[in-house]
Amino acid sequence: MAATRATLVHVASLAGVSVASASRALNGMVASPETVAKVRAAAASLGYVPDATARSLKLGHSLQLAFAVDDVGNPVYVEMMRAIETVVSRSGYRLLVSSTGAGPTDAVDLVRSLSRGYADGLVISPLRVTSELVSELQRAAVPVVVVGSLPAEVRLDTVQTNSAHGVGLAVAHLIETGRRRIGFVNGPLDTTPGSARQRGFEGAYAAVGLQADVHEVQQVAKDFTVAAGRTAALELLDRHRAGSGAVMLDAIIAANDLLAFGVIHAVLELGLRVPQDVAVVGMDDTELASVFNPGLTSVSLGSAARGRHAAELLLARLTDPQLPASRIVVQPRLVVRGSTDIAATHDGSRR
Amino acid sequence: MAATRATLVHVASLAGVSVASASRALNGMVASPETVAKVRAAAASLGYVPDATARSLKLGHSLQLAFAVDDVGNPVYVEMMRAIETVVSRSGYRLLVSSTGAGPTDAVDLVRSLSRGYADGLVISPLRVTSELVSELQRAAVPVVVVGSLPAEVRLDTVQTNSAHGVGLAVAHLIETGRRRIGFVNGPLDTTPGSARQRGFEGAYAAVGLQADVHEVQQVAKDFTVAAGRTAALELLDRHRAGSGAVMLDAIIAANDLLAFGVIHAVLELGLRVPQDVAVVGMDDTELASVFNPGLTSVSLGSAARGRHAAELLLARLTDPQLPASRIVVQPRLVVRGSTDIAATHDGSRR
DNA sequence: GTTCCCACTGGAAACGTTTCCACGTGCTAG
DNA sequence: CTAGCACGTGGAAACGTTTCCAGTGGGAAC
Repeated sequence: MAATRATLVHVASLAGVSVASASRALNGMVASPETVAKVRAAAASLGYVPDATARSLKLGHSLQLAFAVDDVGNPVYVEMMRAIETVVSRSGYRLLVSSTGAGPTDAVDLVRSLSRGYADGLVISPLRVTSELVSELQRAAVPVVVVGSLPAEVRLDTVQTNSAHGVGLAVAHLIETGRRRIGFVNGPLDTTPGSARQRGFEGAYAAVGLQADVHEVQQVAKDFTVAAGRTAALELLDRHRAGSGAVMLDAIIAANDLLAFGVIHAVLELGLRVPQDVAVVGMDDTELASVFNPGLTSVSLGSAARGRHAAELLLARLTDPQLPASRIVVQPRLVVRGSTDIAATHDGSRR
Repeated sequence: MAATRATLVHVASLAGVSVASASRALNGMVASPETVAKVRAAAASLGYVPDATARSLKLGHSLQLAFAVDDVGNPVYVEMMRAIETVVSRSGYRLLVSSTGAGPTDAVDLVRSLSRGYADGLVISPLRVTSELVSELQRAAVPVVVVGSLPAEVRLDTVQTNSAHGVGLAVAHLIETGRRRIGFVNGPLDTTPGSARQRGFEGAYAAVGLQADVHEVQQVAKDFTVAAGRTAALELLDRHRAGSGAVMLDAIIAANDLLAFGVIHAVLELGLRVPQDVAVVGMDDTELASVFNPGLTSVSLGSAARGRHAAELLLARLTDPQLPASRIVVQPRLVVRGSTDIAATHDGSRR
């Protein structure tokens, strides 16, 4: 029960060598076999463990990486985080997690604070990309990898997904299975995902030659949550009733799995069936999608894969800072389940 | 674009004062108004930001707290983590998260590594509590708060929940709503939650005077996942068929929401209805429970509250290490939804 | 006019490492 | 026999802070 932790000085004096030799012996630098033995023995008997802070100060790096996200609780980010944690810890780094929160300046503050030197790199997945954030990211004190889209001219490592194309997959699938009156519950348009998905929807809508006005079949939810999805869907469905009161939509795409769950709730509340009356497609293919009842057809945007790539990109840049900025694109993939395909209803498998 | 970051020496020399004065001026210690002004100006013009590592080394604390858990991806832990992150960051600490993984020695290694001094405290929520882990926790280099149960004699801060009582609530609710043949899908018995819930189930079963053998109505899943829950439920239901093939259970309690989702899948696959033929109760009341369809009746064990308490306990101990070890118990609470109560089926609210 | 105190300051030590540098040794090559 | 080299070592500087300590000056009290 040492009152205070053993330091290298104690080890050195117990081993009867200088601190320099002790350090070398423990770190496998040049040292005679007997020195190594003596030092090892001394270290073991004192229960010596090198101090991470002192080491960091001297070496100039912290062996820590940060992951920043608006809300750690969101399932998409959880999968991403798990993947990042795996990669990062395998390389001997520790992972700092911070919720930047909704406030637009919080993310900026976080990036600025990186110059305190507590982390060697950052993976960030911002919901809203302001120009202030972008410029702050570019002048960040440590390498940054962005998960999400940035203005084209920005030279930063990014990992993206083609979510516009993802919406296209969803539309194509619905058309293929006979739906013609497709609604869209989107998230806030000032978020990067929100605007990308709107573009995707408009494009897909035009491509398949549907006649209706896009704005008539789109409804914007106030955020990416289940409750907001339900509210938006109720409004959307209400807007599309025929004179008889019959609903005129036969499918709804949601910008997000959480929104999609809300949409399903709304549809069921109105006494309609999923997928027979209204098919529903989500996006992100979170773990919950396969668990839900009915299973949620969802466009996988590869959260785990994106997390893994982001972490690997960051590690690569740390070992070679000269690398040109690279951009990895993870292609979306449609996973069909019961919410669009009655035959798949009781698929209890987890993807 | 400074080639190297500005340090306090630069600030001091630009301001024309000593490093000592510069430090004092910036930290609000005694200093003349004009010194403060000069130093502030110099710091601002150089974009000076104090180095976290050097500060930590000198001050002897890292301003970092760690959160360790078997799998960051599990929804229960996610809510816990979110709560911890909120509390901790509000107090100016950063949060390190680490998945200790299934390996039993990983947690031990992690606790040992705390003596490297990279964190000032730890919140840990181990699935399996070995005696080696306990002794390591007791001799840990920094304060530790355990979320979960420990042997009674261990003097450590803990935040617990009475999950045995939680199972009791579930049983009582089912009895009250007319069910008499209640099955139990548990997680692995060598985990702390698993064994506690088994005791709870046995106690409750005896208390209400049900006649059947407990072991006949219990089925152990191989882990706490949806897939395992489904498999276990299929087996359990199969064991309890009458000669006619009719199922003889009218309710199943699962040790975990994920298991419960699996159970519901199994029940539906067999062509039975939830809750009319078989009622299902989960445990943890994760966000998914309210989202699921039907809404899952679940015993809330207050994950977020436990996380918050754990973080606060840790902060309190950091400010006063002499505090006696305290034990906070969060009482379970039953949240009734559609999976046991047909009237609550279309409750779209989020708790 | 002296003494005391107070507010403020700068030099230097310290936190626990790693690493530069100079200094032995003992050897081999010339 | 000496120059050179390889190897191993210890002293000391360095990383960027904070803080102890000993001063400095000026003003108030006697």
